Amino acid sequence: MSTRTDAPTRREQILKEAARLFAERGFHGVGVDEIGAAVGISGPGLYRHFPGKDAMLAELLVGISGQLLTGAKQRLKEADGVAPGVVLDSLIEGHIDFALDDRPLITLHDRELDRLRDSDRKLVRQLQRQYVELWVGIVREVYPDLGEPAARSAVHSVFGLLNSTPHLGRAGSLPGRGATAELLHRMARGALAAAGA
Amino acid sequence: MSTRTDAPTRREQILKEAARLFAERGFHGVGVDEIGAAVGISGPGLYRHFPGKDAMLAELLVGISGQLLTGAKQRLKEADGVAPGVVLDSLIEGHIDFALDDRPLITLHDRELDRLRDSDRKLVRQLQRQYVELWVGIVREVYPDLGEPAARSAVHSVFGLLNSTPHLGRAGSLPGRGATAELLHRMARGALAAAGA
DNA sequence: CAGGGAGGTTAGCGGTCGTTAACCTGATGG
DNA sequence: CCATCAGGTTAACGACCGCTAACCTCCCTG
Repeated sequence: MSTRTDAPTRREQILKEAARLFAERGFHGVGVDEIGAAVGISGPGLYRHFPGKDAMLAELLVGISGQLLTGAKQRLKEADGVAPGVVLDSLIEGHIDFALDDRPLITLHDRELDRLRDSDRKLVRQLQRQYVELWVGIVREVYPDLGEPAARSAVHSVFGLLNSTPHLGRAGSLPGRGATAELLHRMARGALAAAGA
Repeated sequence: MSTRTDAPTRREQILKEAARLFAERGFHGVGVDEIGAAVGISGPGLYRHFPGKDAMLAELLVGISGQLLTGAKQRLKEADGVAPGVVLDSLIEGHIDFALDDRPLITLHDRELDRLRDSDRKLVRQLQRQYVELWVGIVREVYPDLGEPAARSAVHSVFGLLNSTPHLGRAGSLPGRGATAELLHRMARGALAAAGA
C-alpha cells in the first residue's frame, strides 16, 4: 500500500495549492503571487521549483491522467478471470475514490486542458484516451449489445456523472462520504445498464 | 412557439461568439479584441453594445439559468395531472435539448460562475437553485423512497451526466443527434431509478 | 438640407501579470 | 573555517489587456 506519512515537500505543497486555486478561479484567474502566498513564500520564489506557471498546470494534468490510468490498469490486472461485472465495479469504485478525494484535480481535469503546450496536451489526451478505451472494453464485455460508439458515449456520460462531486454541497450537507460513494456507484451502474438495452 | 427567423442583431452575434470563445479558452483567456474580431468589428467597438466584458458574461449566465428555469416551469404547467414519470421525462428532454443545442452555454454554466459580480452571481445561483428544487420535487414524486438530500445529490449527478455533451466527440463521430438524445435520456432514467432503491 | 444619434475607427493610458536579475542567508560538507 | 548551494528576498522590465478618448461616417428625420 505504501501510504505516505512523511511531510510533504515544498514542491508538493505548491502543486496542491495551485490545484486548489486553479480549480477555484481558473488558470488565468490566479497569479503566481497568490500561489506563492498560499505556501508562505512570495511570488518569484516559485521559480526555484518550477520553470514557470504553465509547468505547474502541466504537471498537475499529466499527473491526474496518469494516476487514473495506472490505477485502472492495476485494478484490471488484479482482477484477472473474475466476472466482468465485478471488474466494472472496481473501475467505478476507483474513479469515485478519486473524484471524492481530489475534487480540485477532477475539476481541472476537464476544464483547463486547453491551456497546455501542444506536446503536454497531446500527452494528456493520449492518457485520457487510453483510460476511456479501457472502460469501453469492460463495459462492452458486460453489455455485449452495446455498439462501440454508443459505449464510448455512455462512458463519457458516466464520467460526467461521477465527476459531478464538486457540485455536491461544498459544505457538509451531503450525507457522509460512504453514502455518497454508494449512491454514485449505484447510479453509474444504473445508467450503464439502461444504456445497454 | 414563436421560432425566430429574423436576422440576429449585432448584440446577439456578440453574445453567441463570446459564449463560444469563453467556453473554448476561459473568460480570462479571451480578449475583447478577439470577441470583436469574431463578429467583424474590432475591439472597443463592443462598448457600443455592452458596458464591459463582465457584462457579456453576466448576461450569458443569467440568460442560461433563466431559460432553463422558465422552460422547466412551462413544462411543469403544461403537464398538469399527468403521471409524475411523464413529467420527469419532459424535464429530462428539455435539459437534453438545451445541452445538445447550446453546448458552449452549458460549458460556461458551471465553469465561469465565479467570475461574476456578487449581485449577478447571487441571481444566477438563485435561478439554479430553483431549477434544482423543481427537479428534486418531481424526482421525489416518482421515487418516494428517496430522501431529500439523496434526491438533490442524484439530481446534481444527473445534470453532470446530461451536461457531458461537450465531451462527446466534437467531430461528427457520435451516432446522430436523435440517437444521442435517446441514449442520454435512457441513462438519466436508469441512474435515477438506481438511486431510488 | 441641417443635424444628431447609432455604430464604427485608431491611439493611448493605467494596471496587472509572468518572468528575470541581483542579492541575501543559513545549512552542509571537505 | 571557508565554499557552495538550495531556497529565499525585492526591484523592475516588458507584454498584454480592459477600457476611455477623440474622431469619423452614414442614415434618418424635422
